[in-house]
Amino acid sequence: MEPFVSSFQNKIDKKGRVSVPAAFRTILDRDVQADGVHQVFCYPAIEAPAVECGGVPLLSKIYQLLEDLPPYSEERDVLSTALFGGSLQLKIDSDGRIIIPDEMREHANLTDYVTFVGMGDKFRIWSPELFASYMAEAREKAIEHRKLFGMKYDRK
Amino acid sequence: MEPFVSSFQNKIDKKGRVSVPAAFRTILDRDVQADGVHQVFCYPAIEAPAVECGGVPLLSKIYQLLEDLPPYSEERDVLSTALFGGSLQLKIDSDGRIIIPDEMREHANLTDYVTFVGMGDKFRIWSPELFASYMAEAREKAIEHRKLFGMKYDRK
DNA sequence: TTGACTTCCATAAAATCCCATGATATTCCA
DNA sequence: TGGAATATCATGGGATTTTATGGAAGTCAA
Repeated sequence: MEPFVSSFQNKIDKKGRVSVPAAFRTILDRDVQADGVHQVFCYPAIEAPAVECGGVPLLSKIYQLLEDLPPYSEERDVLSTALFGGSLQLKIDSDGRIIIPDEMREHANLTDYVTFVGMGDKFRIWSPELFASYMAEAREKAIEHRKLFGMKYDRK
Repeated sequence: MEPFVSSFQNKIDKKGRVSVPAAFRTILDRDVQADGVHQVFCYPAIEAPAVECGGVPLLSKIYQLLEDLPPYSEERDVLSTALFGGSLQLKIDSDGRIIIPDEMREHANLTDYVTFVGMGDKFRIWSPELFASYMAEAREKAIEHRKLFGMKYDRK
């Protein structure tokens, strides 16, 4: 499965439209509906002020994850509420753009520009400022990790 | 697995294109996508002002590392942001050239010429000047190490 | 009609394709 | 073995396509 990689900064126009980066679109396009409707699955990220997005594979992955949790457990309830409760299917228009609803824009503090960030099986939409600081921290943590068990991918 | 070896100096033309050395290309080509798209996976080298590159195996190694972490853990999100968000998948055009985006060019100080340096399972793209000084330093360190090794045997 | 939301078209910049060239390396055969 | 014929490679530049983005016209509901 081809991953979402790299990050891109795009603009929200006055009608509220943003282009989904072409690279991400081609990944999402692989599971286009029979009716030819292009869509993204989105929900507010749990521990970050960003919108989390993915295609059908992500959706089934989440299903799977929830299935594996004991039914009626608190964890399952909380997760399924958080992930599915606030989730939306956004339509990608013929020019590759989406409109991010207000609730999500507020959650992620999105105003005029947004940054799309690839995370492998999903991607996030950030306000560029918030992303910059998150990324700075993420880099540091990644370096620490590398020291701990970076050998896994450093070796050979 | 055939390793990336030796180094090559190529030019960045005014459109920003650089030829990936043919020797490296043939290694990368072994895992071409089904759709025939040739790509390189790149990210800023952590401990050096250079761009680090590899093929699909390098990418899957990272993917694997992340798969092993619990989904929806903060740890995993942070790492995948740093690793995937900070990486690039550069397309290799029909003439074997890539375009290195500005962020990377800045990180590695790339201007008109670049040096491709094989490192086994991956390779790096350096500014020729920075690479020369890095190389000189590496040599010195190697000599020192050698002296240390030597003492082991000399003493006795 | 107004306002929200589409679908459709326009455009500029950037990416990509395609072909040409000179330089090197490789092959082939008398 | 020499040396011409052939391939490969890095590089340049024009032509074409994609992409992001702007705006106009069309649709629908209140």
